[in-house]
Amino acid sequence: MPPDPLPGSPDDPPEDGLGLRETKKRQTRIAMHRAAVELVAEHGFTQVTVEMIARKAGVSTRTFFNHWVTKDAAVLGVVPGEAVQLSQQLRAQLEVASPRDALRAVLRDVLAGIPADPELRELKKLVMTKEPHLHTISSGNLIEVQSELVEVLSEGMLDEGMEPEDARLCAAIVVQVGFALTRSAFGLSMTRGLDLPSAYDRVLELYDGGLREV
Amino acid sequence: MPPDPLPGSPDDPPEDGLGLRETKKRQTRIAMHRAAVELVAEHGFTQVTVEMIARKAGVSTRTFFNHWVTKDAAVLGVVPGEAVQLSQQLRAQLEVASPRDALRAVLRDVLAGIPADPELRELKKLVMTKEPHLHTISSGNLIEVQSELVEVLSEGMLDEGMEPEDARLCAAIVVQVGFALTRSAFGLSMTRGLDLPSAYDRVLELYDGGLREV
DNA sequence: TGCACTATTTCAGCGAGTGCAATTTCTGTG
DNA sequence: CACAGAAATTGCACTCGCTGAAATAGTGCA
Repeated sequence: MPPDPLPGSPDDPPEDGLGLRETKKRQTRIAMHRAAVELVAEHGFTQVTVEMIARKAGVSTRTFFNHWVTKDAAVLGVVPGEAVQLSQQLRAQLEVASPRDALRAVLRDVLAGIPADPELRELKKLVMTKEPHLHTISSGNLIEVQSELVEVLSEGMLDEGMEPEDARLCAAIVVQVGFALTRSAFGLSMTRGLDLPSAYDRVLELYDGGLREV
Repeated sequence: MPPDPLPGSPDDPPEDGLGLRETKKRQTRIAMHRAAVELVAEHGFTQVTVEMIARKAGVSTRTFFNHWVTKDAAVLGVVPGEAVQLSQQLRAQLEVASPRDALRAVLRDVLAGIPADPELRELKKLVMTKEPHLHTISSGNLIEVQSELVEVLSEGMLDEGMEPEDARLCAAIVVQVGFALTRSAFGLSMTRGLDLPSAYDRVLELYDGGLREV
C-alpha cells in the first residue's frame, strides 16, 4: 500500500495504485463514514437521519445506500462483499494451522485491516458507549460471513475424520466463540484507546489463560 | 371480535392463575407469533408484511407493535422486559456458583422457559435455515440484556478481588462466549429436532471437552 | 474526439415503526 | 349490579429507512 490514502493531502498527487475513479469512490465513502460517526457522536443514533449524513458528506441519500447496506453499516464502517474473500483466506490458513488458530488468524487480519485513525476511534468510542445496539457489529452481512466460515471449517473438520454430524456443530461453535471474542476485542478497543489487533491479543490472552474455567 | 383465535381449547375452563385479561393477552400474543412463523415459513421473511401477520392473527397492526418491539421479535417470539429479571437471577446464582456456571444456569433457565411446541419448532427450523439473518436472535433488546449481565458479573468479579480494569473485560468475555454458546444451541435445536435445553447441554459438553483446543 | 462504462442523482413508492387521542374491554369496589 | 379507573385495542397521520427504475453526468480508453 502506498503511503497516503488519508485526508492529509490537499490536492491530488496523481497516482497511488488504483484508478482515479476508485480513489474518488473511496474518498466519498470515507467522507460518509466520518460524517456518520461525527453526527451520531454529537446527536445520538436515532436523532441522526440518513439525509443529514448524506448532506454533510455532499451526496444524495440514494448514493448513500449505494455504498452502505444500512445506516448502522455506515457508522461502523462495514463494507460489504468480504464474505468470499474471508472464506478463501480461511481455507488457506487451514492448510497450516488448526481450525481454531486458522480462524483466529483470519479474524486478526480483518481487525488489522481496519484503519486506525485515532481521532475517528475516539469518536467511535463515544458512539459505541452511547449506542449499545451497535455492538451487534452489523447484524446484516456479518451473519453471511459467519455461515460462510462455518461451511469452510466443517469441511476441514470432516477431512480430519470427524463425524459429519458433529463437524458442523463444532464448526459452528468455534466460529461463534471466535466472533464472540472478536466482539469483546471491539469493545475493549473502544473503552480503552487500544488499537484493534492489540485488543484482540489481550482478549485471547485472557481467554486462553484460565478464563474459561472462571 | 371473539370468534376463535385458538385451536386447542374450545371454551374457557375459567381459572388458571392469572386474570382473564392476562390470559387473553397471552393468547393473542401466541396467535401473532404463530401467524408470523407460519407466514414467513411459507413466503419468506421479506415477502411477509406486518399487516399480513396482524390480519391473520386478527388484530390491528398497531396492536402488533404494542406486543412486539420489531417484526423479527415476533417471528422469534422474543418478549421484551426480561433484562431486569435475568440480572436478578444472575445475582442470586452468583451466591452459589462461579461466574461462568452462574451465567450458564441463568441462560439454561431461559432456554427451558421457551415452550417447546414441536410443530412450531418444525416451522421455525424451516424459517431459520431460509432466513439466516434471524440468527442474530434479535439484535435489539438482546444487547440490553447482555450489558446488564456484564454489569452484574463484573461486580461479582470485583468482590473476588479482581482488578477493576480486568473485571469488566473478563465479564464481557464470559458473557459474549456464554451467548455464543447459546446461539449455537439455538442453531442445533433448529437443524436437528432437539429441544433447547438438551441442545444447550450438548453444546456445553462439546465445548468443555477439548473443543477449545481444536 | 467519440464511445462504453459506471457512479450519481432524481423520483416515486413501500413498509416498518411511533405518538396521540378516541374507544372498547376488563377488574376491583361499594 | 353499577360504576369508576386501569389497561388493551384501534385508527390516523406521520417520519424515516430503504429500493427500483430511469435519466444524467463524469471517466477511462481507443
